[in-house]
Amino acid sequence: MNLKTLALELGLSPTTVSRALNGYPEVSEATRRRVREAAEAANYHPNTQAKRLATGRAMAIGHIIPISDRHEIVNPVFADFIAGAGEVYARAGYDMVMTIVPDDSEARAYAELRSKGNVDGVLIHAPKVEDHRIAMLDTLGMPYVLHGRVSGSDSAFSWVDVNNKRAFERATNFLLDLGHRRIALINGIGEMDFARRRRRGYEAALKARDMAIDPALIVEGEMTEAQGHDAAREMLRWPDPPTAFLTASLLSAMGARRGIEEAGLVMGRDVSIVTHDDELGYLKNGTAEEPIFTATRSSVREAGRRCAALLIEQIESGDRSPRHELMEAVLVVGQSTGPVPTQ
Amino acid sequence: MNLKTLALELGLSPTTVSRALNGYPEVSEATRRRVREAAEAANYHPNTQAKRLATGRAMAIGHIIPISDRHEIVNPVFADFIAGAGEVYARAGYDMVMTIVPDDSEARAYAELRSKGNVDGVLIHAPKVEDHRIAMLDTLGMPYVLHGRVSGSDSAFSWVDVNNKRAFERATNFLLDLGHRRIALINGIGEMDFARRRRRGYEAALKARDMAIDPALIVEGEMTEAQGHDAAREMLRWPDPPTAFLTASLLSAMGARRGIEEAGLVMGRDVSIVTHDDELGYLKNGTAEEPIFTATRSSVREAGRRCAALLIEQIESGDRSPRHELMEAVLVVGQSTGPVPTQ
DNA sequence: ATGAAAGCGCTAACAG
DNA sequence: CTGTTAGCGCTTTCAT
Repeated sequence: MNLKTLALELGLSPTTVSRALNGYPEVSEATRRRVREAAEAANYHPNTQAKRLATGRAMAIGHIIPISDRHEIVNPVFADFIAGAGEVYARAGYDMVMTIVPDDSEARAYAELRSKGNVDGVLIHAPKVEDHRIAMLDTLGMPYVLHGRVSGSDSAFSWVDVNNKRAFERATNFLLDLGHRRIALINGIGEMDFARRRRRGYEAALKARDMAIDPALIVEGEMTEAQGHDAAREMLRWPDPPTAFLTASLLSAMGARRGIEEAGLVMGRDVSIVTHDDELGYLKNGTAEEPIFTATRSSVREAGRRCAALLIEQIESGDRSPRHELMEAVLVVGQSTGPVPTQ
Repeated sequence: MNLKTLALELGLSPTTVSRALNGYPEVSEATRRRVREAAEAANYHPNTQAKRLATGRAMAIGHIIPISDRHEIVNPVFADFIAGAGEVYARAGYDMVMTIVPDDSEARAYAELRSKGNVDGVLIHAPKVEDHRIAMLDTLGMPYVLHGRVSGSDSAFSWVDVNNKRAFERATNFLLDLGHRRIALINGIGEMDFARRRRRGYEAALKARDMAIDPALIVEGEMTEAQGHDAAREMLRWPDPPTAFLTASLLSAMGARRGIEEAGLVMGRDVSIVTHDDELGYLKNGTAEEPIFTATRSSVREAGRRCAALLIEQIESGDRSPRHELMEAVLVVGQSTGPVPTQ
């Protein structure tokens, strides 16, 4: 069933049918209803490709996932973000087009995306401290929104981000208030912008109390269980071991927990852990015997929604003035086991 | 830059240029080279929408992600699977179109996909024991491939799956060989087909040794840390507690581990854990003091590749005869801490 | 080996 | 308010 035959059946011109279906005002309500009903009955849906060609709009948003080794897509955050964005796309009639590209041909991927014209804009994941994608997209003139920020860029772009710095500053202060003086930071990969900001938060809290920053207490790398384990194992052998671990991921925290046990120490008596949790889980804060979450999966999903909404607005309005949304991480203390608190 | 202007620049007709670029045999090699070079120089890429409209092929594969509550997309497996499939799509020139739909309007989503014609086929994730999507797709006549199987369907479809039954049978036998007689199974959601098969494997191993199956030792639900914890906590209070836990996910295993410790028991002395690990991590098998993995992320990615390849072949050849690929899970014993063994 | 012309299904000026 | 006429950029008969 296509426009032409539907129009024929109705004894109308394709134009009128198109106008009726697309809500143009110059169609009589009677006709519109008649057309709508016929379309419904015939289960008519306009052919996407034809529509796209005619309007010049792809009605699709691109997500380019560089797949160098394995990080990024691995991230549980990714799935939730996608879910949030996808919700918005579906409502607005956009397709979500995901492209997996080997790290090194990323530039080509973006260029092709534009010249092949199959997306109207792109959403950028996991920006680095210095991120060349920004310059590329500026050159291509393609609308984009970042999930996260780029510290090292002065390009004016739109972004949605969690206040990572503040979250880690608060978590660090929490531990300092409990009396901890040697606090280890088990962080994500250093060149990732979010990791940089988290570190800045940790450092800011220490500086505010005139405490020295010991680089040895800071570990940066992929946030795996093994990372947390190895770091804890190692540090707890030192003559002046940390009394607390602040970790950037639940997996790392679980690893640290294992490392602590292997060292024959007791969580909550000898050592504490506080974690930033993007995942679903539970971890005891050794001091309070209660879990702490600093961000939840539901807020990541919300970030996805906001990014998508921002991008769509930018595309549809043509207004490219940069807009920002900074979300505060939720800091929860005193939840007992159970589902993650939703905000 | 489009076909017309490129042709004009070359002093050729659009037809010839199109033929040259698309590898039609009736073009002289000299012309073809000239055209190729000009296209390269001009950074010409045919407009996707136009091509699609003209050929009637969307050059896109759909992935529909139902987002009822939260499971499925949560799954770390999902990301790796997508990565694998995406690789293949990219090479074959297909787009990956992901649609997030609320659980209840899934049927409509599929129907629209077809009538809007923006995908040539779909890939089905996380099938249930009885899955109505199969019937829907058969009705629509759209090519599809399943990642997983559907026990309750006699529809003849193509699938790629891991041998979940065998994996769990082997893991159970491993524990039985170590002398365990009360083995708890912490499984995924019962209506998921993969969970059903895992359970069957566990049961088969017990039956083969004429052992009774105690339903109380089987827990099915979302594979979270809390699930493992709560199950272990509960069971270890019984007069005849399990001496081993077989879990379907690393998170559940970590939870069980916590439950064991809270009960004042010692991993590897009092209780053992073996886990099926789709994720990245490390877990001690309490008996051997070594980790065990029954599947790895790299094999999930491989499954993604195979699914995609199968679907593309089906689409391009028009041959819809069902094809199957059953992958054996890797069972690894004796790895020390470190990266996940890749196959 | 190359080109002219028609058409994929839709939208959008431009009439009336 | 409705219809006619051109395209959107490409592929694909059908000629030559």
